[in-house]
Amino acid sequence: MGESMKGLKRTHYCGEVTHTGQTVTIMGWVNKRRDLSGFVFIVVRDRTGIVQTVASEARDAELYKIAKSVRGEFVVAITGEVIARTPENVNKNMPTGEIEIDIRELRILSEAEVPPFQVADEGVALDMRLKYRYIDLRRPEMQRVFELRHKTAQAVRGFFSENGFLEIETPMLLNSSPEGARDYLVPSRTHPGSFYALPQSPQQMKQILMVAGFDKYFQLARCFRDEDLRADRQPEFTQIDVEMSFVDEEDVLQTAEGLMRRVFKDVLGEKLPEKFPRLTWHEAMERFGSDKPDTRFGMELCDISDVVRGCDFQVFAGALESGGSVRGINAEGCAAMPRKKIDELVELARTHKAKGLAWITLPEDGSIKSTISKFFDDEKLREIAAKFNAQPGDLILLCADANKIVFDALGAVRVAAAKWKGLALDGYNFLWVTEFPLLEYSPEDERFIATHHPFTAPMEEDYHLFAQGCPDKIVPGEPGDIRARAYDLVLNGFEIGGGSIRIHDETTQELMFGFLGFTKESAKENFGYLLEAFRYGVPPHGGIALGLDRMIMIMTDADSLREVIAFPKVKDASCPMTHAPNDVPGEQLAELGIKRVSVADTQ
RNA sequence: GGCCCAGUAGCUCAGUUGGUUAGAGCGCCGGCCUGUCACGCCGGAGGUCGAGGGUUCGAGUCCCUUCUGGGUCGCCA
Repeated sequence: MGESMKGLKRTHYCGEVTHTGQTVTIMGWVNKRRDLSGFVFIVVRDRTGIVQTVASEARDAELYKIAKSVRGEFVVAITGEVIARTPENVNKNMPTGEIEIDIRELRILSEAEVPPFQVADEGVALDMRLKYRYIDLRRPEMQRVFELRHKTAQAVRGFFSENGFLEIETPMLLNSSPEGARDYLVPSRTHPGSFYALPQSPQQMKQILMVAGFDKYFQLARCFRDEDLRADRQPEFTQIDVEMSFVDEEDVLQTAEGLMRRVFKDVLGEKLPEKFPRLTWHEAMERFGSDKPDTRFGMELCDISDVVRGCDFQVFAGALESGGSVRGINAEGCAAMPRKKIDELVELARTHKAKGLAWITLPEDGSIKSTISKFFDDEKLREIAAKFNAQPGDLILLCADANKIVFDALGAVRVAAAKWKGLALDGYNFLWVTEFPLLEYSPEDERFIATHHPFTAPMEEDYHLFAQGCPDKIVPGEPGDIRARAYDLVLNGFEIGGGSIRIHDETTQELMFGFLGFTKESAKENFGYLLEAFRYGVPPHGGIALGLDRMIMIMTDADSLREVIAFPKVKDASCPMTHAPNDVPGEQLAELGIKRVSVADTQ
């Protein structure tokens, strides 16, 4: 058992001990013990940093003995004199390297077993780190991440408070709604057989807050989605949720830009531009094959359908005949890409449903080579290359298929090629993607689904199409012509936020529900409370939600969301530390009116 | 649900064509060392090679199944 800290009060954090000639008390974890004959050095760590302390046998044999018994990750309290190190003993790699603490009193507050890995270890496997997350989080890099995360939250709150927004909490226990991701369900004891749903986002709630007159709302909202994980997707995450009344797109976009400028200045000291560039969704797809393009580099898509029309190459001809296109990118300076890497890009294109990629290389010697030289003579190949402004040393990658597939495949290949080339992609590149399609046809569901959500307003310019019941014109798998008053905020190729101006009149909302396959009754059943609220005076409103975790991930240059969430889930949405989700006793289920059934029984 | 990758000491990894007793660094334990700071030196402990099955005279190595983790497509209004 550890000693009491009674009578001791921490006076300094380890990283703050810099001035000599004072008595200090520090408390923290033993980062390292170095045992020399006659001296023991104990390096103590807390969340601010590390400081070296020393006990000498000559001065205090009893203390020396205690110091020798200390082990890594013991929790200690040390009182001592801050003394200057002799010049030859200064450690320049340590912020506190010019001093050390001459120990007068050392208490072991808590002993520690040998940890499964060292706090200083690099490259420990993720599941190991997550199982012992409390040790992993002791690492200085992790401490920095959460310091930065806290500062970001503070900047967010500061910005909104100063701009007249109110932070209002919305319920975690909501009703389940059919649109969107799978809900996490929470059984109700008082209504056996019924369930609450955890919010995927406080969407309806914040719109009702607008009806309630809180015309500027924000919240750091926890959200839940029961879908499969990715490096940039966790089942539980935090979004900066914003809604405003009496606004149009411009107001929301400017508010979000202001927020980003504030956060990046306060937290990183970065000055962001006064106005973020904007691309329409159509333009983003045409130029970058992505609705969240990384525009820090070129290699833009180029449509060569007209150049190859009427060719003998069946893959191209077939794609064009069935209404698709032939497009490509110029992977500048990638002519030397090894065959194996090109094969990887082809594989990548295949995962996006493309049948493959054709390519043209322009070696430095001025020649031209291609996988499709059987169908195109050199002159034609050079004509194609000219469309891409290709120079010797470039590699052109071509894809022919339905537009959606071509965009997806080339969008992914473009990013992978830039990565292979090792382009230095520094900085923070914000941009808006606007004018998203309002509706998409979902072949699986055999109906239209809202690209954004069912409350997103159509653009006024396209309202006539909307009112006509335009969805008939939408080709399955292709987005429709009706554009939405929706916008996404993109940072370095990541979608970090999205929002829209909402529908606030009944007729439009009814039409929308109609397109989505809701009857009057089912719409009322699922969204009745929102529709009812709208009957009592709804202001025009719109908003945005920004992914706080993704922002932090980019700000800290992390490659996974798990690096910026204190206790994240692993691939199957479980937690290696708590072992959630877990089985519960039968009595607990019985109380909730839930019966254990096997999946086989339900089929 | 599909596909790809990984799994060897507490941690990070090496392990050749299937061949003797499976190694290294770090960590851990013991000893030595009067200024270390990635301390150093000497010694030591520590292995179900993820698990199960198969092929073989012989399997860490090959095959099958399975588990765990990662990536990705589907999915994520």
